[in-house]
Amino acid sequence: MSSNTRSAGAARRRSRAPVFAALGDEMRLLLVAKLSSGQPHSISQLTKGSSLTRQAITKHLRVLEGAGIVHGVRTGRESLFEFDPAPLDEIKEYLDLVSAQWDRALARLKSFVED
Amino acid sequence: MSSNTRSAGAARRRSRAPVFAALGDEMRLLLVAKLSSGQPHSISQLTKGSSLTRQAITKHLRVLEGAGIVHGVRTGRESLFEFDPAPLDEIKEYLDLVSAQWDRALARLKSFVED
DNA sequence: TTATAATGCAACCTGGAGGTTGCATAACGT
DNA sequence: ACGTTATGCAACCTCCAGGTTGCATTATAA
Repeated sequence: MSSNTRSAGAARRRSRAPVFAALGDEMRLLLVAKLSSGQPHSISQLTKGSSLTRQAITKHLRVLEGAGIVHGVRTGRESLFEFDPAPLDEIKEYLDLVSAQWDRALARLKSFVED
Repeated sequence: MSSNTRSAGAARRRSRAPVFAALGDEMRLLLVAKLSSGQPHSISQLTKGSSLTRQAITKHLRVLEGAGIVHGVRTGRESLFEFDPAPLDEIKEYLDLVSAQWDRALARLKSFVED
């Protein structure tokens, strides 16, 4: 099951800046790393080992959730957060577009020089 | 010339959060879009059509430059900014790692359920 | 049923991001 | 030589991101 399978395909034209912004923080990247490794984690679990407060972690999780990168469900007395891959696939797709554009530009430049 | 050719390969282990952060702004994404289309642009050119001030644009360019996404060279009385693809390739690579990790997790879950 | 664990909510603090304005300076075109 | 263009620098302003602490609330374990 490669990332193609998940079809970031539809290419929603909403802006991707919020997703990038959500990933623009070391701690949040750490959280993403933990959650993308499989099992959902509770806030307490995610807080353990971190130097930050539980509330700080909570806020980071809300930011990630706001960007759609993660979602949490209240289960009993704890709320479990799970990774959601779609937004990351979308920005990867976006980065590919930028790359492609740049490569085409270079190709044009090259053929012009060779002319 | 695909993005592989540019070898994000070396995979410097410095954190990618700053790069994501630099892309976490609509205006900066716009600048990246313009610059990745080929020709270097001067600050004035980039300011034209924008509702922001020249200094605001300048600050955004400095942020992008700080993340290595762009670099500017003073040429005569103007400083030309040009796109630099390496950082974007690096974070793309990073996103692939996260995706792969997630996919493996799902695969394990699946085989466990089928067991 | 009682103590404890896991969160939610809200008020508060601080630093830096994102913008603006004003002034100084270097390069160009004529 | 002069007016104009393209920038750089710096001071200043406002607002929000990131963190903390304190208190209330809901599940659980014993």
